Amino acid sequence: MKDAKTISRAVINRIPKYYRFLCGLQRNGTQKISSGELASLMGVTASQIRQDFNCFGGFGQQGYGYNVESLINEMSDILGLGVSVPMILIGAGNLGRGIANSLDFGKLGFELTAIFDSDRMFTGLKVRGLPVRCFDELEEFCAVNRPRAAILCEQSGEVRETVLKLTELGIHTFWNFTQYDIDDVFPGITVENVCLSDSLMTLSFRMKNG
Amino acid sequence: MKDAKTISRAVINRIPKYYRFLCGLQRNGTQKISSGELASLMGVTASQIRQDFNCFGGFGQQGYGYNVESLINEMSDILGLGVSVPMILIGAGNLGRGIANSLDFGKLGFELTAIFDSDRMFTGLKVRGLPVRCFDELEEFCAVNRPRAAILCEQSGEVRETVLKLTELGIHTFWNFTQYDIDDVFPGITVENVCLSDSLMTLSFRMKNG
DNA sequence: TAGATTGTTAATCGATTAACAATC
DNA sequence: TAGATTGTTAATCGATTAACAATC
Repeated sequence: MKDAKTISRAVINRIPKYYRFLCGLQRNGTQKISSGELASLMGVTASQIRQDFNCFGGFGQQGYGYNVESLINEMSDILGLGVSVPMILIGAGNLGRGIANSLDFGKLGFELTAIFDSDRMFTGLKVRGLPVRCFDELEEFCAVNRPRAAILCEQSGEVRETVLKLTELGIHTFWNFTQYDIDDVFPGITVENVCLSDSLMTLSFRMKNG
Repeated sequence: MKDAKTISRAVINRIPKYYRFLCGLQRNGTQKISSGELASLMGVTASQIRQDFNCFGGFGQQGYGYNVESLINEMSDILGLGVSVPMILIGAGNLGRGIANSLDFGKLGFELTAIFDSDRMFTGLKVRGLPVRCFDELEEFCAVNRPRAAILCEQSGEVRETVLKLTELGIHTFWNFTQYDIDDVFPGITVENVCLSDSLMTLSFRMKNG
C-alpha cells in the first residue's frame, strides 16, 4: 500500500462509491466480481478501478477477480469506518437537525455526541435524543468528552471564530456546511466543505445551458 | 463566449465560488479587483481565474482589472440565477425538510412549489408554508403547474422508478440526495448527485490517514 | 508614454485510459 | 495447459500553470 498521504484526492473521492456498490453486490449475494463487471455496473473504466484499488494494495487474484466480502472489509479499513470518532454538531437550525437526523453516523466512522447552538431559543430541544446545549457549555463538554470532529451548520458569519475556538479545544476535523470556505485557513486541520448552494447553482447552469 | 456545452465540469464547479466571493466583495464596497487580488483572496492562481473567466467572454479591462458589479451580473447570467424554475421536493423526511427550510431557492434560480411524500404520515404537514402532498396528487399537480426540476430526498430504494415517473411528467433536472446514483440512467436528464454519506466517508479517510 | 493587467498561447503537470506481461 | 483477469507500465488526454504579447 502506498502512503495514504500520496493518494490523490480524485481517488479518495471515489472510494466511498466503490464501497457503496460493493455493499449492494453483497446484499444481492454476489461473492466475486471482476474489474470489468464492476466497471460496467458503475459506469467507469476497468482500468480506473484496477489503478484505484492498487493504490491500497493488491486485493485481487489474477484470472479470478476480486472477492466482494474481502474488498468491502479492505475499503472499510481504508475509510476508517470501524473507528468511531466522537463528533459534535454546531448549529441546530433546519439544516443541522436534518443532517443529524438523517445519517447513520455509526456506519460512517463517527458518533454524534452533542449538539450546540448559540441561539438560546434552541437550548434544551431534543434532536435525535440529544439535548441542544448553549455555547457556554462547549468548553467543559470538550474537556470532559474530547470530541475530535465537528459538523458546522451555523447560519451566522462567525464561522472562522468558531473554528478557531474548536481548534483550541482539540477539534481538528470539520464537516463544513456553512457559506464560508475554511480550507487551509488554519494549518493542520482537515476540512470537507459541502456548499449546498454552490451545488444547486451548478445544477442551474447545467440545466439552463445544457 | 464559448459554447456552454464545451465548458469543462471543473470550470463550472468553480463559478459559484467566484460568485460567492464577488458578492462578499461587493458587500464590503469593493468596486474593482484584479485577477491577482482575487486569486490570493480565494487561494487559487490568477492564471486559473483569467482562464475560467475567458470561457465566458472578456469581462476585464487590460491594465485595470475587473469591475466587481458587472462581474457579478455576468456570473448571475451564466448561472441562470435570474430565471426562476419551478421545483418540487420528493421526500419530506428529516433531510428533505432541512433542505427545504434552509436554502433561499429564489436567489439560486429556482422556486420550491410543492412537496410530496409517499408516506401518508406526512400528508398535510406544512413545510416552509407548503403542505406535504401524497403521491396520488403528483400527476395532476405536474400537469397543472409544470415543475421542471426535482429535489430527491427519498429514503426508499424506489429512486429509479420515481425518476422515470417524473421524467414522463416533464421533469428532467434532478438534485439527488438519495443513496442511489442516477447519472446517465436516463438519457437527456441533468443530475447533480450529492451523496452526504460519501462526503463524510472521505472526511473519515482524510482524518484517519492524514 | 509608462505601468499595470488582461487575454491567450505554450509548457507543465496530473489523471485517465490502453496495453500487456505476470500469474492464478 | 489454456483462459481469464490482475497488477503495472506506457500512452493519451485534459486541466492547470507560466509566460508574454496586446492593450487599456
